[in-house]
Amino acid sequence: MSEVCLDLLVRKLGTHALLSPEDEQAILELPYEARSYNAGSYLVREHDFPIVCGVIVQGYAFRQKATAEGTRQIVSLQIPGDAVDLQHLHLDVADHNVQALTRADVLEIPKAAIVALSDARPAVGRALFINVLVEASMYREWILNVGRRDARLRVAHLLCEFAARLDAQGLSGSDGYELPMSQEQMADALGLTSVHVNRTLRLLEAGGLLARNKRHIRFPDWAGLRNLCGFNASYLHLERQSG
Amino acid sequence: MSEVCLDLLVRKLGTHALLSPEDEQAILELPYEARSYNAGSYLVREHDFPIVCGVIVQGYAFRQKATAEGTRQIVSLQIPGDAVDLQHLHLDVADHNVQALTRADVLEIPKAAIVALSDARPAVGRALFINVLVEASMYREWILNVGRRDARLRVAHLLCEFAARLDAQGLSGSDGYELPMSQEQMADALGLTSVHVNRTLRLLEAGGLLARNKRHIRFPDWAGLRNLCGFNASYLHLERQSG
DNA sequence: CGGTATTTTGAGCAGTGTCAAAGACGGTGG
DNA sequence: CCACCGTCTTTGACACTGCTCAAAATACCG
Repeated sequence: MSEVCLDLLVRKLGTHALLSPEDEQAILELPYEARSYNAGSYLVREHDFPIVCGVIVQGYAFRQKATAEGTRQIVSLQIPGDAVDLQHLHLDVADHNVQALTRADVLEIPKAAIVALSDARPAVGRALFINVLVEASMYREWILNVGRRDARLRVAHLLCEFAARLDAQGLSGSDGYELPMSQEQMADALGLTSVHVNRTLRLLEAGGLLARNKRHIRFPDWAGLRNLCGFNASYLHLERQSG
Repeated sequence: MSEVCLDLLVRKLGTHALLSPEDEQAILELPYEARSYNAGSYLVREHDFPIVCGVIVQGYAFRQKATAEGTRQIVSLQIPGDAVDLQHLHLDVADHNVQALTRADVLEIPKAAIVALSDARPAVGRALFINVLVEASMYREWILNVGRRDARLRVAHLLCEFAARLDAQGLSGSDGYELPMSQEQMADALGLTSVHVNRTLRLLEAGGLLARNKRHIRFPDWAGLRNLCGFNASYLHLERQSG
């Protein structure tokens, strides 16, 4: 694959911040090591001391933490181009787990190299900062989703967000997308049970807002779905930031 | 008040990252404007274009967003020393609201001055970055709380977190603390209704895990409460980060 | 083809929400 | 100092969303 390089990272960072050709070149020259993870395996474990920061080039992952009783909550989804461990760039010990959702290819860059680069090139540091800020914004929306929407709107919102993000990364076919997770994992992301997720999906389907074939999702009435859950992509900050 | 200066910010940033005396001095010399907000008034509004970043020196605030239907969700609490708008430092448009919980005194620093300083002094930039990372970690825990704990554990966890944060800022009396919010606001923070928050508080009280007098909270059995909800402060990253 | 994971369905239950109203409390003006 | 008013807390009765447990149907994989 000619694409297995840091190009994806450059493109991702470039969508939020303006990078000079030199900045881009410097990013491309970062040292890294390519690794593959099987579905379910851990990229980061809580209490670990991460020393690298991975960038997903293929496949999907998710962040997750659990209560003392053992119930799990997925707190975010990572798609190709996402930086897995910017969240721990300057933190010594990991506060949550990251697991592969599907088989995933990851380029792992030493944290130290990233820090050095962002000290040397403020524009790069700024791009990384923005990346973290956007993720924080997505957490806020996730809290709103889990805290204040009922099951139907909650499921709808997750599907809309995923669609918008895939779209922004140029990963969505014209015809919906392949949802890379089981209903049980959706339940963990939504603070529901898998049984209820199933019922809710069929409800949306019955309402003509959703069509499924295995895990392939289509939106026969995108406007309707979007409208139902009040999805508004502005919290994703998809445009390039000025300042 | 002799304390109305950026000293608090220095102290806060200094708890996470090592700052040189020169770094500290540079922070203290940042330009700012002091403002007071009444309880309920907005420090930041969604869709605004913030150009300053406030630091709370007295009082409390919260971040909040609402669904299309108008139900509100509080996504974080801000205590003295917290930077209100680091979350938008490099973002053009605000994605959520910040409101004063009580009357609050805020020092507002121009974003541009902060950016310039963090470009000039990487250690300061790093401290700000850490600040944002820690807030992201708190969001993740908040999602877990709202998504996967029942009402009793959820309330308990909020009280524990608040206690731990006040304590870390040296703001907790030896004898519990004054909770600066109504039960309705707690409900908005927890994804519950105020009626149920009330019942849950009395349940905790009846169980001897909590004592209340107006809004003053005491913990007759701190270990029990902490243990009940599995509170573990490590996600607050209270220690100074090494690298 | 058998074995495992996932999806689907049903029935009954529990935890929270809704609605409504009655206390407390704190502040205000007379 | 007291009556009044708005906000907040507390309580009750009842409805309903989403959970539990269990099993069947289906898909996936070696």
